Amino acid sequence: MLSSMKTERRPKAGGGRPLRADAERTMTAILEAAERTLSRDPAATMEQIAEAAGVARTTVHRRFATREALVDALAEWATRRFAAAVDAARPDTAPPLVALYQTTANVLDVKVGWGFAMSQASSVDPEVARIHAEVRETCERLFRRARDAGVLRADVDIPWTRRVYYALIHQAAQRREELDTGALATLVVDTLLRGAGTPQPDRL
Amino acid sequence: MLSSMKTERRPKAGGGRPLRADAERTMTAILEAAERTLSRDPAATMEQIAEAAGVARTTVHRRFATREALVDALAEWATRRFAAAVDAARPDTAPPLVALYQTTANVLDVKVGWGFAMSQASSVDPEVARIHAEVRETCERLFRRARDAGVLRADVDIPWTRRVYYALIHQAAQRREELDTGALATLVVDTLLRGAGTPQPDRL
DNA sequence: GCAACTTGCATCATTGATGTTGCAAGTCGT
DNA sequence: ACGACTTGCAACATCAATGATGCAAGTTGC
Repeated sequence: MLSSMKTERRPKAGGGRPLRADAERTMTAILEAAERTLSRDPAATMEQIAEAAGVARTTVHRRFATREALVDALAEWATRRFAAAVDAARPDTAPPLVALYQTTANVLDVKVGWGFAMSQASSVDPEVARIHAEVRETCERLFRRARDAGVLRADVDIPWTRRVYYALIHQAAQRREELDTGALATLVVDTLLRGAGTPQPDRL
Repeated sequence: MLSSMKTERRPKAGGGRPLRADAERTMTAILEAAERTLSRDPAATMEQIAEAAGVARTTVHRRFATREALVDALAEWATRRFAAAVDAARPDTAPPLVALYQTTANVLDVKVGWGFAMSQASSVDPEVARIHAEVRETCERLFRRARDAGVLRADVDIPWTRRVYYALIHQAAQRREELDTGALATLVVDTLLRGAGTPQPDRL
């Protein structure tokens, strides 16, 4: 009927066969440049991205048919690294506090420099959305374990805590110039658990 | 010699004389729509903004000569409301805890203009930058008072705490559908002061 | 070394966003 | 009620970003 009136463009990146070594390097350079450029200005042009990658604009178009395809590929690429970083911390098996610290450190290592790609989490791409939901679930599972182990208070709102946790990691990532990953992770976990106030339970 | 080769456009908004009532309403509608629209998609078109404001695109162009002028005006407008909200909470004279709570509530109320307009804080406009710096100073002054009064721990990193505070407010604002301003302010202050952990000082 | 592949460059077409203007209809202030 | 102002609409001009392509020169893999 009215379905698919838009002129379909070829996928190009997606079901691609293995690339030659130089093409692979170019691809990575473009994705990294896209992250750098788009995190500074989400409306940056393909021209600017190409320039940042040190390639011609036409080359970018040869690898990614459309701007959207590039952004999608970037989101997927970064999201996979993100998920891998979380998994590597054994968030479901290590003791809650250890898992929390390790996860934080790992994510900070990856997130350092993937601010834009992560903000595209709500991408239409179902695969990206799925992975993000998976990580979110893992995170909340970890928090529930922490609560049951007495690390978190029994009355905490898990989704809210997760959002605060994400926000703290984001803030910490902004300070990567000043402190190393370990110190940043400590800062995040410490702030999340203790807050900034003195231990006087009857304040409000 | 080569100075000012660009074709100068008339300022329009800036040194304007008082507007008629309907024009004033339109102006406000446009700025609010711009905030709403641009916070969702920073690359949104003038068309989309006009549509969100319920006016014709040409009307937007009559009020703001260029897209840049609109964004600048938006940044300044939102920043002034932001600063006014903070001032209204008497952050320098009220008792620290009261000031903290009141400031949070006021800012949350005004937070119509944060997502986008506040991210434009690093605007080239020196006036906007000045006001932001002023608010930042007020905020850190309040935190120092809180620390001296024993509300915050003596060893807290004030700039870090301020950033965490901003981030918490941002997160809370995302939930304004579920809770009212008072509850949100309580949540923010509570999280900032106590964190999410159990009161066991010897954890790490 | 040779074939296949990739890249840069120049060039072109297309599209959508931006910004302007004239005019008719509507609104505001007094 | 009247003049001044504002708005929507239609039409137009401009321009920058996107995307495609042919060709020559340079790489890669075997």
